[in-house]
Amino acid sequence: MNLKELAQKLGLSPTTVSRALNGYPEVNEATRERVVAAAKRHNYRPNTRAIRLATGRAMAIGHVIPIASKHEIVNPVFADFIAGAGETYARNGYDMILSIVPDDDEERIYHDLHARGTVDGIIVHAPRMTDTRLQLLDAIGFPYVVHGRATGTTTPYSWLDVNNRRAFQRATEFLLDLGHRRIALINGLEFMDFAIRRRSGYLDALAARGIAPDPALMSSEEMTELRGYRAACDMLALEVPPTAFLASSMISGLGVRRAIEERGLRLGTDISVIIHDDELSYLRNGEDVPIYTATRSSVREAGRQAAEMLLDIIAHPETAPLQRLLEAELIIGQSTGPVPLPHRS
Amino acid sequence: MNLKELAQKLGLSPTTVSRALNGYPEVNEATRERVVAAAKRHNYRPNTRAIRLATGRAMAIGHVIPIASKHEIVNPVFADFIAGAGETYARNGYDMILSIVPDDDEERIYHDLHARGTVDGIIVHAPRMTDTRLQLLDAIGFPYVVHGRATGTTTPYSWLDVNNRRAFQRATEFLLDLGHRRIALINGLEFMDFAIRRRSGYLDALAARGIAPDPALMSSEEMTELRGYRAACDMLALEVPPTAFLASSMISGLGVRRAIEERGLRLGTDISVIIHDDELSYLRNGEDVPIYTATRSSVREAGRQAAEMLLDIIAHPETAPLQRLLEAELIIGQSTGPVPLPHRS
DNA sequence: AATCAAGTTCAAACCGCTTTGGACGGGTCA
DNA sequence: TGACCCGTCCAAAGCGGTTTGAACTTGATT
Repeated sequence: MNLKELAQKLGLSPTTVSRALNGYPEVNEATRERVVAAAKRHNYRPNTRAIRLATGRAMAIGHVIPIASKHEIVNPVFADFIAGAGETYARNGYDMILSIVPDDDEERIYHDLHARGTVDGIIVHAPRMTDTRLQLLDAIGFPYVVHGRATGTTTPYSWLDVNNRRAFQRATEFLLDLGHRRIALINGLEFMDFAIRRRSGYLDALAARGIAPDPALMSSEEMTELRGYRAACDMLALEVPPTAFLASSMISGLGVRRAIEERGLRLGTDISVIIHDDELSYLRNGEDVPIYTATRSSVREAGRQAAEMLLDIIAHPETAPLQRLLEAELIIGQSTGPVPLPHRS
Repeated sequence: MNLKELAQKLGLSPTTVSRALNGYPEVNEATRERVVAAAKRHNYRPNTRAIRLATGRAMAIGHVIPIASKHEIVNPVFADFIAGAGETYARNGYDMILSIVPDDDEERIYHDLHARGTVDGIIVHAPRMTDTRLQLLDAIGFPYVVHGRATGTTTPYSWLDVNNRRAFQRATEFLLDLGHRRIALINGLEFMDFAIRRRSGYLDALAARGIAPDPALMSSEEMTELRGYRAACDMLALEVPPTAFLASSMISGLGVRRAIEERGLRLGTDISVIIHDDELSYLRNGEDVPIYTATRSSVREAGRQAAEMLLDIIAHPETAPLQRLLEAELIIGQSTGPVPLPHRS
């Protein structure tokens, strides 16, 4: 059942039927009701492909996921971000298109998506330092929003990010307030923007108390359980081991906990741990009470909001660039406590 | 730059240019080269929307993700499956469309995607027992492939699945061969098809050795670290605790390990653990040597193959239904060993 | 009675491609 | 020489909607 057939059945022109269904004012209210009723009765659904060609809009947003060079993995945060963004798109009648591309192909894909009119805009994932993608997108005039920020990019651009620096600064301060002085940082790979910012928050907090950072207490690795475990093991074996850990993710936090418990130490009393909690749906930090003390920020909510920003930019291009900084919440769980007595100064 | 403009620049008709670019035979080879060169020079890319309308094909596949009623979560397997499927689509010029929908809306979405011609086919995720979605898709004649199977569905349909029953049967046999008799099953929620099959593999293996299953050693929960931990804690506190665990996922396996180590027991010597390993890119089972003994099957590869099957069905509808059963590999890691002496019979 | 405006409706152009059904010219064959 | 075929190219008709510009009523205004 297409528009022409429906119009014929109603004895109306396609023009009028189209307008009736799309809520244009120049159609008699009685006629509109007839049309709407008939459309429902016949299960009429306008063909997306025709609408898209006619209106010149794709009504779709692209998410480009560069795939697995050595270091960049399909990361666990991704699924939840997508879920959040998808909710926004669904509410607004947009489709979400995912492109999985080898990362040396990435720029060609942007050109393609734009020139072929497959999508109206793009969400940029996992920005790196001075990310060249942004210039490209600006050059071809393609609306976009970055999830995260690209340190080193000088021109203004649209982004949504968690205040990673502030989050880790507060977490570090919290540990310092508990009397900890040897605080370890189990960070993500430090060519990723968020990892850079987290480190700087950590360093700033230490500096503010006049504590010199110890390179032996700072690791930068992929955020896996095993890497977290190993890094923590190494540090716990130091002559003066840390009394607290700051872990960049739930997963590496699990590894840190294992290293701690394996040595017969108790989490939250002998050793404190703070993680960053993205509130992933399948990696909850406890159920009612949080297990880990954590800097918490829902990546799903980030997805929702980033998508809203992008739709906003597409509807009102003159408002770009838009920027939004989400604050992480510091939630107190059972994994932190005052520094144990022998370490008190 | 569109087809008409390009044709004008070349002094040819749109027809010829279109044919030249699409490799039709009725065009002079010299002309074709001229056209191809000009297209490249002017960065011509045919408009997707127009192609789709003209050909009547969407060149897109839909993945419908029902969102978060109480139990069904955005599961960790999903991201990797999508990544695999996306590779296949990219190779074949298809787009991947993700729909995040409240699960009571799911059927309406199928109708919509079909009637509006947004996608050419669908991958069905997370099948449940006698899943009503399949009948619906059959009724409207929408090509689809199910990731997993729907126990209780009698009519044939297209699916790709891991042999979950066989995998857990083999894993159980492996433990039995090591002398274990009290083997616990930490399963996923048993309204999911894969969980049902895993349990039946486990039960079959026990039955074959004349061992009566103990309900106290069987849990069915969401596959989170915490649930795994708690279930294992409960079981380890039994009067006659298990000497081995079978965990349905890497994540619940982490919880099981924690419960074990917390009691001062050693993984692989005091207590054996086998997990199911989907080879998620961010949850590797060790790096060179596997940590856990595991039934292993790459969910990413499953995604690749399921997508291929669907494209196949779309191209040759008469071949449907297609079915493919992937065998999981049993890999031996460091988490299993012979039953400890005091338990030997 | 003529003019005008508002309210409805429609015919036709258009979006940018594919595809059908010729048209045209040159070579082959009877 | 005329008929026919092949290779090459093109005009035009689609695909299924939206949107522009105009037409036709009807009632109010002058």
